[in-house]
Amino acid sequence: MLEGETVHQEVRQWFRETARELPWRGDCPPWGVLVSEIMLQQTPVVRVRPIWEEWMARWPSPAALAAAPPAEVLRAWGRLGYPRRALRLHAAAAQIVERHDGAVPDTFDELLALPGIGTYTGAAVAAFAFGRRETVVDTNIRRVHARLVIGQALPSPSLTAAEMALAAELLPEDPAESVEWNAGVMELGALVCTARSPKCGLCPVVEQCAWIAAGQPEPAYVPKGQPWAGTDRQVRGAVMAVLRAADSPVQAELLWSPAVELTADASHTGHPGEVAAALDRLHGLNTHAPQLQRALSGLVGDGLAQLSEAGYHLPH
DNA sequence: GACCCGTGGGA
DNA sequence: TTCCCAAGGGT
Repeated sequence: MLEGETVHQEVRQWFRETARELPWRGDCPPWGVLVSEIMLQQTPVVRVRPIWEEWMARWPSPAALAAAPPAEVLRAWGRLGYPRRALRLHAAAAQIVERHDGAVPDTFDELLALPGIGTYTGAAVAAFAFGRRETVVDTNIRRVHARLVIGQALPSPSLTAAEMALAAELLPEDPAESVEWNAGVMELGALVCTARSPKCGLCPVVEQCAWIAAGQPEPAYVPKGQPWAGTDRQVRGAVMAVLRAADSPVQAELLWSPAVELTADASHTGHPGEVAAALDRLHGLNTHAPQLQRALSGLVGDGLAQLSEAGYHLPH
């Protein structure tokens, strides 16, 4: 077992000296923290940052976002990926207005009840926006714990109760210290204790690391990849790119067939060049009909797109 | 628990 | 170039 006090002190000092200055850290309203946490789900900081800045300027409160049309929210989401996060964030904003008088709730349970907020995000917002003592466990923290305490190269494929128990055990009693510990371990995982080629030479707790002590054993399993080429997700992404670029409904025929593409552009205001380019990319996939149908139905079913007589478009 | 959901930068 | 994977959540 590790020497708790030393590890906590080393991580705290390292964090204060090394941490990135991120706009949603420090003096940031809870709404900004919430938006950042949703955007950061499975998405790197460098890509979130500019979009987050735009959102804060455009929708500085839950009420502001709740009043925006879903289509505008999806367009503003840009290419962050997993666009249903944008829809859920929009729905969360509406719920905050309706049930919490427009103020981001400050407890884990209330946050967890909002759409798009799970155990990680609920704990993270409660901790980082409101200074609460919460067991925050994300992919970075899981990996650091796996190496530092357990001595394994990677955490288990899915989050286990044992990991939550360990994280709770390691959490400092003092709320302020617990917040900094959570942020510090997360930052350590993001900058030093990375998934591939960790920078152990820069690690403040390398002396206490069980994985180093064990001789840096290989992972006990092979992480399963995320297939992409030829999947429905790829097709959905290509369709979404078309709809984001188009300000008006896109004729279904244009999505199905490159043959009628030449007659298309004039019907779309805004960014006809981008619409044409996105259509080219979709057609370049040579998607089979059942797959495109599945993708379109899926997008409509998820509320990301609507189908009218004029064609497919982002939801009003 | 297994599976699905986007995107792009870096190794 | 191909592969990995990133502050997860919902079903």
